[in-house]
Amino acid sequence: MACQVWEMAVATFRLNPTAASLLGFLHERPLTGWELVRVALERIGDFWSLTRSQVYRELAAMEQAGLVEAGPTGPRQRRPYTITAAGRETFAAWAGAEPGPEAIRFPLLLMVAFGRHVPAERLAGWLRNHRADHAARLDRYRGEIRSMEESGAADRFVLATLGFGVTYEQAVLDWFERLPTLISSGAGPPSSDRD
Amino acid sequence: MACQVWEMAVATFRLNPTAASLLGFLHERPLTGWELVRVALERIGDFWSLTRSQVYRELAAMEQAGLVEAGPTGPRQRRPYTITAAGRETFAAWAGAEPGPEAIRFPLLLMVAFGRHVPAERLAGWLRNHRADHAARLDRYRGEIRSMEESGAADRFVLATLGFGVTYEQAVLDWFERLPTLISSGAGPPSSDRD
DNA sequence: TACCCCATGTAATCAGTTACATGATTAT
DNA sequence: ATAATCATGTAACTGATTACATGGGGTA
Repeated sequence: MACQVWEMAVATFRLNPTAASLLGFLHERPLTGWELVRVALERIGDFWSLTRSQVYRELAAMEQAGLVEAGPTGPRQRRPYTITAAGRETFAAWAGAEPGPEAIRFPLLLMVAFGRHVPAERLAGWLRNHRADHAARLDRYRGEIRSMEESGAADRFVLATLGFGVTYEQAVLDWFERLPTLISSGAGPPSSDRD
Repeated sequence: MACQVWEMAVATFRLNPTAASLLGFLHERPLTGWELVRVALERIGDFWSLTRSQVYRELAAMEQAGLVEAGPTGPRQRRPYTITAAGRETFAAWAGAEPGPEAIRFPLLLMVAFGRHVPAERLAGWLRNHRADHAARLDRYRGEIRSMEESGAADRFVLATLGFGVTYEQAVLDWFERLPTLISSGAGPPSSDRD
């Protein structure tokens, strides 16, 4: 009978990548919502944003669907969630489907695209700030890779994603370097703007 | 009196980047919702996704707020929207605020991060597909740059965003090349998975 | 022991996607 | 003249962000 119930759930519940990630982490051990947020930000936060609210909502929905089970309520009504057999099944199904294309939303590029409406010095200032941010992230990725390699606890898949981070940040920094040239040397209409 | 009205609107209306882009395009000439979708996909679609529904909703909201005005209804109730003085004001305010950090959502990276739950050949197959997609995009960007440079009509700001596209795609392809090495050579726990 | 700060969760709002409806145009 | 197709817009749903509420543990 239980079997019947969760087989239905497996068929019915449409797992989004955020929820799937939560199930992924719950494979390792039971976690509360708060802990899941922390783990997720640390392990996938660099290329998959999520927030507390999402986590709690997905957990509630998945509990409803029988993919996870809540343990006894502790202080501040924190509840540890455990993945169920149905949850593992659903996660496996998700991990079997080809992932979709990536989405980038880059407000700074939007500004560049509308650059004719932005004074050049202002754009340059933003560029400096963003440059510093990206350089810091590059450093952080490298540090994480190093410390993972030093401790034996390196998961090579996680290392691979950090490797993407390094490559990406290098590319961004490289483009930042070239941007002043790109926008001042090209042909085209004048950049000044009168609103 | 009209002045009073739109000054209030300027103060009140919180412009998101999508709506701001629409105002940006309307600086050039009046456009209908449909045309705006086409222009936006072409000019910023590569780093700022948007859909018809969003466009129509933002247009309606901005009309409400007095940032745009709808012209006479044509066939299929298409209405050309014109930017108002309040709209220009609001856009200028938006263009004066520092853009936020970018957001990337890359489902394939999520899969890599949970790679221990995914059979290696399956991952390799997805990688091939994605590789082809990114190579195609790289080609497209290069083609667009070339044709923009050949025709004199090159806006150097748009060229700069295409330049980012090229850099980004190269970085992704580069990482794809290295990925098999990254995930097979590293230290760490075995990759096999039994659910 | 009273206060403050942080942990934890919930609710309200906003943005983005998918699915639907319908009126012109074009081709046969 | 009819059917097929595409242009255009709307509505319903899902996902994401922001703002709010509250309870505990530590420190003056």
